[in-house]
Amino acid sequence: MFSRCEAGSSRLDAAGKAGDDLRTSKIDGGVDLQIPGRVTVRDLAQAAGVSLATVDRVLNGRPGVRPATIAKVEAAIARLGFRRDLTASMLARARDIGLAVIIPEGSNQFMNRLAEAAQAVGQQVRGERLRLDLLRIRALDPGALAGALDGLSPDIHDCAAIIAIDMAEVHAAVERAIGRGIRIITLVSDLPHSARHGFVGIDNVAAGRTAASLMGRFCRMGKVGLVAGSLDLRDHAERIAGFRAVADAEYPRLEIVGPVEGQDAFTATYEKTLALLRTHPGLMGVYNVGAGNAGMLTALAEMGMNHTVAVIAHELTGPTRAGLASGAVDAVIDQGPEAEIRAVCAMARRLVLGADAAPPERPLEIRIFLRDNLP
Amino acid sequence: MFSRCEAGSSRLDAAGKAGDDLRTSKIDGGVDLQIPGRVTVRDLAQAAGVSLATVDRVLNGRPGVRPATIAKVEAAIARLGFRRDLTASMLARARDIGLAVIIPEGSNQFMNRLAEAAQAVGQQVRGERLRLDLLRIRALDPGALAGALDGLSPDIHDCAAIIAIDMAEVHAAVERAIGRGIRIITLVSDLPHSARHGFVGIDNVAAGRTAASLMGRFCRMGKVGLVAGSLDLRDHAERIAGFRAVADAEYPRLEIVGPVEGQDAFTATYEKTLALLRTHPGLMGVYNVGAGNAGMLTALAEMGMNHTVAVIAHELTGPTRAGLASGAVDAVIDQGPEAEIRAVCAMARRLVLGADAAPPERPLEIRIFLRDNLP
DNA sequence: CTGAAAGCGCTTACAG
DNA sequence: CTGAAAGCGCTTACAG
Repeated sequence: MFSRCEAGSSRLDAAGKAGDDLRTSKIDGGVDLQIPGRVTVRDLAQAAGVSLATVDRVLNGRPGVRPATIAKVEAAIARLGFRRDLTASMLARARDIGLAVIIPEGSNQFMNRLAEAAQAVGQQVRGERLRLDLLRIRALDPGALAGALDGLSPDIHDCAAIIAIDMAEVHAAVERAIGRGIRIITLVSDLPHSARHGFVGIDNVAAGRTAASLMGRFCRMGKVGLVAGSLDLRDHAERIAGFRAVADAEYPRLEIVGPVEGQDAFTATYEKTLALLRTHPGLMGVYNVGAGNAGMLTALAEMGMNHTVAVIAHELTGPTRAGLASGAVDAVIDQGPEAEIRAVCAMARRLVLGADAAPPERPLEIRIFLRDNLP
Repeated sequence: MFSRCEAGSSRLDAAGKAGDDLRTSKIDGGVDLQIPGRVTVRDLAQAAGVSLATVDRVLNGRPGVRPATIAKVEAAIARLGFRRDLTASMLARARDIGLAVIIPEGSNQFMNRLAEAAQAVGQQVRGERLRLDLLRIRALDPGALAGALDGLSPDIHDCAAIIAIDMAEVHAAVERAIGRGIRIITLVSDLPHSARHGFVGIDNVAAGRTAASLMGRFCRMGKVGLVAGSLDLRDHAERIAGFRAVADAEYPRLEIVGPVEGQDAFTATYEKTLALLRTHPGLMGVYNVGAGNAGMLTALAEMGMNHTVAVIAHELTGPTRAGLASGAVDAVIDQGPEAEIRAVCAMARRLVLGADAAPPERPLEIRIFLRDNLP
């Protein structure tokens, strides 16, 4: 009637252990069940003819083991198909892993949402020996970011996640932190030409392309206005590039105007959007790649255009949610702050515990929300 | 320069332990750091004046403890703000948790994708003391599903996930399995009036509403054809209901024709779609709530309509991915099979280990994919 | 450079 | 109905 397949790993079957060392476990009902014996550090120590402590040193790449000994242990690992049990590893560790997440403070709704996500995820991972310390710094201030990094000690924080600002001061502070032994993860905004250990964020070019595909279907022809926070922000610039690429290639009847820059602030975004709308009457759509959505929406409302213009914005926040509900916003592209923080935690664990500690990062999903699929 | 906030739980601070029992841990650098002491079963046993074994019995709701003793332990739990460390719990357990995931076999691409996700997630959770056994059964056959359930023993499987078919035979088998002590989770398709322990899947009415919001923007007026697998399938019927609700209320210039039913099979879907297209020349859009996307797309191509008609389909599979790439499909609504299997695993853990074992399920996200945001 | 022993926070037979 | 002891698979001082 049905076929049965084991979904678990069958690596063990290919290894030496499986053939002759199946442990038979007697289950309550009297059924005898063959369970492939888990390969443990003990097996490893025995096979390599060393002590548990030495196995542990090799496993964690700690210094002070003779190369020949390392080789013996590594051979045993390969032969037995050993995979470290990370729950046991975490349990045995004396110290929790310390992760500092540094997020700008202020009125940027997305940053506040990211900070909330960090609080929430921080609670959940506490039980998994990961301590997440949230640090808020002054926004758009490379000095504040550099200062925060310089204030970190490797004794307290194994790892730090930062929303990078691509400036020399920040680069230098990152190098200093790495020099002190702190692992650095860039979050949301990357620092490509640095020694940072990893990046967690979406593909912003793809996000811009996605926005163009939606906009091209929403309004087949006419002018579309672009609004940004600042073109100096890598993610904003990339979104605009992606949008232009698709619009130019596939929707030639769309005419792009702008971008205007509103510094992700209410008043500036409001004023720039208003100017854009006045300069280009009959605008069919607006795409805001930045964070100043409240300002943009206020300008649209003031011009009586908030239900006739197709609006695409980024990040699910108070204003964009309200906009979706009222119909003032047609679609929101979201990077899922909670998923991002989780990915940061996983990466931190991987970096501190070693390569096999967490599943490899997959690129973060670009999420599209309409009024009807809001979470 | 920056303010610092602990992101971790502060429940302990409100409990008795925090005030007078902060363990001071000396960190390498010579810094003294105050860490709130973790409350363990040992603390509980001492506070309640019982043994570890008794604490464990109360924690896991095992029988054979005097009510007065239970009360003492529970008082201590509340007073100390105890939270069980589940990694330690899993480590100490003799048996892995056994979870059977029962998925129909055959040509339904989504089911195959779900099965692949089960294999993949199964590998990852093996290290977390969760054994996922994948069972494939004949599709659309309530007898096969009932038979598979009846073949399950609580000694081997603590939990089973099924894609429910809403028929008496299945209901009865679910009740029998629950009677034997097996926890039942419905997956993708629910069995609302049963004693199943939980459901993992998306809100299909919301999915249909989402499709209508997209379709209404993609083609503002004209006829839109509906294609389904079977209206007897709860998820298909719900998607259609959601679609109609939004289309009727907000896009009155859209005229809905169909649905036709293609049994989620290639040939039937192909033929029914072809008939639909011939009966209604000049169709502006097609929404397929079911799985027969290859058949639907073939029919569209044959009529030379595959790039002029707006197409919305469900689930990222071979045909829908190819359709997005070629432009034959405009949008795909996806329920994220891997996220679903993960949610099933989390729920299984919760059901077996007790209420605090996994974060509470949040409704699964309805994901929208265009060509440009494919993962 | 290497090892024996204790311990992380739970659960499990086994004994009473 | 209750408890003392051993153990899950790792890591960590401490000793050599």
